[in-house]
Amino acid sequence: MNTQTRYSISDLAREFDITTRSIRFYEDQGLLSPERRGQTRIYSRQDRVRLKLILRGKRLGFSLTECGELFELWDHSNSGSELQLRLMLTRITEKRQALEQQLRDIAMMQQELDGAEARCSEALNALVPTDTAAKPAQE
Amino acid sequence: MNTQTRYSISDLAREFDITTRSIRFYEDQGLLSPERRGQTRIYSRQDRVRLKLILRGKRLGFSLTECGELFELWDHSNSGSELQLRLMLTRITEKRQALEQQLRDIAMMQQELDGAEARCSEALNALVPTDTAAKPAQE
DNA sequence: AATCAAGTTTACGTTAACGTAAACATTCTT
DNA sequence: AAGAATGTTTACGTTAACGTAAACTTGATT
Repeated sequence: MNTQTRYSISDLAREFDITTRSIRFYEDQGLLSPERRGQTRIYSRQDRVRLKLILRGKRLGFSLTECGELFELWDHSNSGSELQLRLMLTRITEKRQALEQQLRDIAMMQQELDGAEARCSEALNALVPTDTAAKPAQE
Repeated sequence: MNTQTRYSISDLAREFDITTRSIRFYEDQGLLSPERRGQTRIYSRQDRVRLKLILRGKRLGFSLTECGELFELWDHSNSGSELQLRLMLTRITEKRQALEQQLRDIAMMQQELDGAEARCSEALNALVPTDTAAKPAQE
């Protein structure tokens, strides 16, 4: 079925369109720790989730180290001393602020793309009067 | 006043909290081309805007090459042949899709941070019954 | 038995984005 | 005039995130 429980390294590589080299590298950096059957790696559903989170982090421009920090937040968010917990809340807030900055950045970049697209379409309409240009709908 | 029109390299370095090395490197990569007074670089307001755009791109995880591609979109969005213009519209759409993917990624990561924060706060409340924990407002 | 596919370790190579240092020019200040 | 501050070019060094290749193991297949 669709709910598999164990994956080989090339299973994951295929699914996420990355190389096995990358997956082993992530393990080397401490972001994954699959079981071993003999010398062969066996990945659980949890490992798969971790990998998905890594790739999501990368799409947001996070370094592997930062991804690891997020995992720490996730993993130890229900244990540790009071001081540790308070420290984690602080870091969660920091990460959230970074994400909010990214939201602002995306909004501004979208506006710039809007502008560029408008100028592009206009230039096209000037070149090709037969309205072949890419305008959404009605005039 | 606040509306300066020329900047030295260290002006910009200070303002954006980067090194002069970085600024020269961006120029080396073709992302900036300030005037020269003798051998000294002089940056205009436009140059300053470009620099701001570079840093925004970097915060979104874009490479300098990708930033340069965005500048091309911006700069040539009102010129070029029909084919060129159509190609640019395509690439604008691609960039927009990447941004939308990032929006989705941010939303999911925010949810995970919410969860981690909730668990953290809960663990804290269990440790410190005197409600010193970080809960927003009323019980 | 031999070959083949998939996995493994080890290690050197590569690219992007700067850091760092040396050696020099220019301008301002003392 | 002699520093000191700010700028410049040139060039080698560094880190992250893999790519690539070699040499080997293991299980399945012919």
